[in-house]
Amino acid sequence: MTTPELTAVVAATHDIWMRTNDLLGPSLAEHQMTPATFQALWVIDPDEKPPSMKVMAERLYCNAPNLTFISNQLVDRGLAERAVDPDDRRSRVLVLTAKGREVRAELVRVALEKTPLAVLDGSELRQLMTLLERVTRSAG
Amino acid sequence: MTTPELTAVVAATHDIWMRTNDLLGPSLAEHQMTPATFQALWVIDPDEKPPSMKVMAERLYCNAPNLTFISNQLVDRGLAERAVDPDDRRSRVLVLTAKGREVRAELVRVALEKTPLAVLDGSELRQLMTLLERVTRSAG
DNA sequence: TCCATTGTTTCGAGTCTCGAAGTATTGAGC
DNA sequence: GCTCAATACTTCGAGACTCGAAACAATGGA
Repeated sequence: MTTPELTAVVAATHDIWMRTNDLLGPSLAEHQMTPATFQALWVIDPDEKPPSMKVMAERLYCNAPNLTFISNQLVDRGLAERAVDPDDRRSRVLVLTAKGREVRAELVRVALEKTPLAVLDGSELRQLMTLLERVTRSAG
Repeated sequence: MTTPELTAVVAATHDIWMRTNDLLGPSLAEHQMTPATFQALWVIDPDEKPPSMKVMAERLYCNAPNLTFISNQLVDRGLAERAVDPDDRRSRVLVLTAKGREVRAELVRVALEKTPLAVLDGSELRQLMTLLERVTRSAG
């Protein structure tokens, strides 16, 4: 019976996530960003093919109308632009603008600097990553 | 330079948290609960002294007006009751009702059953807990 | 050509979060 | 014991987030 350990781990995950959000809030506000828009920006890797709405929704575990709303936020702030996917004209992809790439890089930097997880050293991080990857993969 | 590892760990934490929320949604809805109200219920340990609004706000990393809102949700649903703290009559504590204890136990059970973290075995959980405790304590 | 399916958006409603201002109680200093 | 700044909470108003239902556009198979 591993319930107490599991409980503690779930609680700790929640705590770290909420604390991170809290610590990041002021920096996000400086860029007129919110947790939701930052998460959207986070999952658009500027080095990869721009994701469609559908892909973004899967990455953020939200539904289509919500994604439209979040995308509008990014577009309105000049951080991303919609483009029709030439392979399937039903599909719209989100492309980061120059400003979008800039803001993303800056906020990712701040997030990594402020996250409570930053107290761990290289070896601990690798250990943690191994465990978490097992979790995220087994239910990808 | 441990940036890539830290990035992966932060992303995985976010992913696990969002996925947990997503998996839990339907079960919460069955009890007219939402992520926010469940988190509030979660941090009220029925075996400990009822927490004040202030303490709850600290645990949930939210501000006082928000806590009032969430508390109202719990009270309206018959899961908790407000009581004046006799030691400091400015302070209000949240006491779980019988129904509140029931719903809490049930939802905690479901959460532990559905969390992606449940794929880990006892040894892995202890390892993970050690790492996460170091994180949560160092910036308590 | 027809039409069921897929990807996205629009609309309306409800939930969540916050800052500013208001109320009640406390405790320190005189 | 009075005064008053500080503390704990609530109210109010506004904005952000999320979702289901319905509409729209493009696709692809019959």
